Amino acid sequence: MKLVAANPCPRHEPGAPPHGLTKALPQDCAHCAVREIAVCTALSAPELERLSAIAVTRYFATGETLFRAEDAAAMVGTVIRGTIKTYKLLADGRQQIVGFLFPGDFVGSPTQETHHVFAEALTPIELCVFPFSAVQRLIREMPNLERRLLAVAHEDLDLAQDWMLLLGRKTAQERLATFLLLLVNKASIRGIHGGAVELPMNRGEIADYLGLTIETVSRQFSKLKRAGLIRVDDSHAVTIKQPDRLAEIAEGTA
Amino acid sequence: MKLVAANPCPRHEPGAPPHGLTKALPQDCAHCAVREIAVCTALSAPELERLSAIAVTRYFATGETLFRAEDAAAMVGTVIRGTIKTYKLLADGRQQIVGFLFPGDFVGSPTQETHHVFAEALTPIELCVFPFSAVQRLIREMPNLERRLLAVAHEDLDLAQDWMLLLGRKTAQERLATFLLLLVNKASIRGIHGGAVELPMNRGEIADYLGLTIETVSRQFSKLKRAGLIRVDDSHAVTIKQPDRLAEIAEGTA
DNA sequence: CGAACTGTTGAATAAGGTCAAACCAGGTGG
DNA sequence: CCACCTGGTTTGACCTTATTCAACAGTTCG
Repeated sequence: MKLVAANPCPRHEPGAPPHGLTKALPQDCAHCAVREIAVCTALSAPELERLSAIAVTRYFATGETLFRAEDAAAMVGTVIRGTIKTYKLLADGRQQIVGFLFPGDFVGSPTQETHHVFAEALTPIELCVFPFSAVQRLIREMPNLERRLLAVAHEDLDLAQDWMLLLGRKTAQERLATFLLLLVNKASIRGIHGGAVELPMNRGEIADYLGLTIETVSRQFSKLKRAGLIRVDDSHAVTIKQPDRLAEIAEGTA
Repeated sequence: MKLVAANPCPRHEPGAPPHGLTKALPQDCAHCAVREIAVCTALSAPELERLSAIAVTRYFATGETLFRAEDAAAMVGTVIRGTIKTYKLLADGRQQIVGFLFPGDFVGSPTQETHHVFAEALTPIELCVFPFSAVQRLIREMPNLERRLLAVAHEDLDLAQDWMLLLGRKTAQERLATFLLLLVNKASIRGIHGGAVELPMNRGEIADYLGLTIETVSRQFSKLKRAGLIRVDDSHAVTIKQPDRLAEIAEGTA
């Protein structure tokens, strides 16, 4: 079941934006929910103070587009709450999702003048945003921030290359296994452990991430279920019953 | 016909390393062939001076491995001459090439302690190398360099994501068309224009970059040839006869 | 010349895609 | 409360694309 666009953060925002409208308000970095895992970790207390001054929180409703490829880069920021998909399109509508962004993840490129991907909210989103113009200046003045952004960029590059291996060389079965384990990993970074995996995206979005069709994804879910490796709690949650065997499948060692 | 491992750079290296052996010697940045297009562009004259002091030129023979995934990162550097492939492997030997590096391209990650890809020389290589330990320090002391590395990382990320779109969603025909146009593009950055495209890699390596098999790549070459879009001069060179139509195929608009 | 490669082409096969129908849960409204 | 609709999902039957397997052609090199 998909989350409804309820008040996303009662503490910060008693009068929440109704009807999925976007609203901005100043950010309080000291009490940030993703303080420990976002790029801001790299900053000193006074630097964080400065950041607070220019950061604003923005909300996006499920299905809302944050930005489009070719758009002038207007903002960068950090996901506080919710899940975002970033994707590329071909002229005839074929879609490839290039990343799912979870709380703590950085959104947008701090160096490129225009966006190169589309970004869309899969759930109600709380986003900590800096104007693009400010980022250039911040980077110059906060070497810690720049160093962290460089490290994050290389982590993202490595992940993208892992995904090239998946898209170019793995079978449908291996792709789904890899995907489920990636979600487990991503969740554990956010401190969420245990066998249950939340799937904020639907089958079509999983397909567009794995380079498959909806039907093939569904069939592979059924196959893993029949083999007893996972339990499909509902269409948006699975439990990993045999992580080791799933990992073997993911790496082609099964 | 593949280039033989002859003396790769007579001017700098009169007594070239015989039998494909690696040899190191100090670098002269002022006369560097890729000065204009490498990361070093960002540096001031005194900075370049400092860089000269610690950079060394190393040579690799065709087929030689520069580094392996999981290896501790020993070096980063810039390609001066030749072509390198970087790739990921699955346990059973399936290979996905994640990039071809040409003169001016940066090799290795300045932030990661271990390599995440394999790198192998496709032709004799001349490489301008800095010890990994020095890079950390250099970045701290040369903000221009760090800013440029951040920009390069994001360009690479964008390219990787374009390739995810190719691997996940394009047909064999579209993949080969995209690949040929990428080579044209890369060559034009190095100042090489005109319809002729050099292919330093063999069919197997093209296949491993495009997520296809050798046979499919060969068939698609034949098909583009029959359609009059390209001329296959020999197995390592093609001429683009109809760039516009090739671009339409590459983007799925044909 | 013949061996070893690399590349091309053809025929058979399989993995995943397409098309179509059934299923299922959650909401809506009588 | 229940019938009905709706969207996402699952499953089945069939088809297409690219892979696999195999034979053959060009080159290079000993």
